[in-house]
Amino acid sequence: MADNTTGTETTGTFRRGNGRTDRPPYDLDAVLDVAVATFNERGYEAASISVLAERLGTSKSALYYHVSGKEELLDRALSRALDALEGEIADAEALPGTAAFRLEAALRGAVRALVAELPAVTLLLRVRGNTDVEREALRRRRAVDHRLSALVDAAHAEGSLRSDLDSGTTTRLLFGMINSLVDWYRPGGVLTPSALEDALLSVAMDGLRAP
Amino acid sequence: MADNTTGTETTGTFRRGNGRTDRPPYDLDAVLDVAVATFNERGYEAASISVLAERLGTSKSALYYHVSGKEELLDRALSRALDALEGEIADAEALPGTAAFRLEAALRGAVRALVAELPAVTLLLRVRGNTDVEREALRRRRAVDHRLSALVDAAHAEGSLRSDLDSGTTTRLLFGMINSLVDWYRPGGVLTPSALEDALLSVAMDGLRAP
DNA sequence: GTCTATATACCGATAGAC
DNA sequence: GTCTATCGGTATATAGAC
Repeated sequence: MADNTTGTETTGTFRRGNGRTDRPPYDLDAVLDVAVATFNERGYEAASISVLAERLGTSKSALYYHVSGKEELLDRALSRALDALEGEIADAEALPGTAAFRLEAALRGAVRALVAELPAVTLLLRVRGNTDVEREALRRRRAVDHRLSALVDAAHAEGSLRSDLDSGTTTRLLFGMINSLVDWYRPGGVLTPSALEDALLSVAMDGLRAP
Repeated sequence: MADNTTGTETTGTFRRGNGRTDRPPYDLDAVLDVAVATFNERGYEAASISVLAERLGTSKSALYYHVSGKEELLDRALSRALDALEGEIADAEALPGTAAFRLEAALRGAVRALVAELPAVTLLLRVRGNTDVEREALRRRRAVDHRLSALVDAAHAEGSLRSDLDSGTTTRLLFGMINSLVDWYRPGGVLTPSALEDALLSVAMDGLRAP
């Protein structure tokens, strides 16, 4: 937000201040941030390249010099969200111990990824599958869901979860609760990310009823 | 689905077979069903009037004769969803007994409304607030959320819910779980609507942990 | 009530001067 | 690298014949 790279920046090749020594001479991350925010506010289809350029303080053509098109922005944003989710799941799967322990780690990881990449994950969860880029993202997302579902199954089989509930339904209610975080959770408030993790785990495992 | 009113129907004023003796000589409900389904599949912005007309087996201009425009369809669909939700909440609020009892009734009512008007509620939950129609729908939706939140507060104050959790967070997790039903629940499967109500109430109140 | 034809606007994307 | 101008396409919506 309070960045130094607002607007025009005519330097050709230059090292950005965030540690990355990577290619983009232009601040592609800033472009992506604005794009994702706009896609989330107005919906991907309703967000036009003109508006993106306007918000970036540049012109439509200048933007096209750096980016192949609207779909590339969507692709990069969705990949960012999926990379974060896949990374957290892989970490959880690799843990030793009970399936219940790995499941809890995966739930916490999913919340962490969601909070860390909130705008991108928000976008991901709203994708409908209209284009190839969207369908590929949905494919990766379904793969993530499947891995999470396997963890629930394992915890179920192990006897850590209630046996009177179908594990498919359990999975969906559980991750429905997590996914809905994008609709209301905003970092920076009184509810810290780790307190959010705790509250969610606690509600999911023990329910709301007073003891 | 297996309806008798597919396509052209040149009768001027005629009484439909569903009990309603109301105005529309044309089958406005059928138009609305197709519109909502299309809005949900492709997103409201990406769904064009041309596609709607095509799916209805009519032409763009013919459709415009019966409907003022795309936004009227959105407005009617969102109202249908909101009417259902508001009705169920009002019923629950009017019940005697404990706040926990009214809350449970409201949760069941919300699930019932969501299942009964699944396409319309799906659309409602995806509205972003780009137009006046959308903003008005969001206003009504926030009012519903507020009434549900009041029920949670009352149950909390009464001692029926765990005291170690903030009631605002509780509300959001709870209704996040319910709202996420639109992303996966499909009536007609093995999980009946009333079994869904039971599963959701059970998970929400008692959690997933094996006793 | 439904049709063809069209007005008007904006979309994503590109060409070519600078 | 950014600019102005524009292409081709599609959107909502309407006019007027039938």
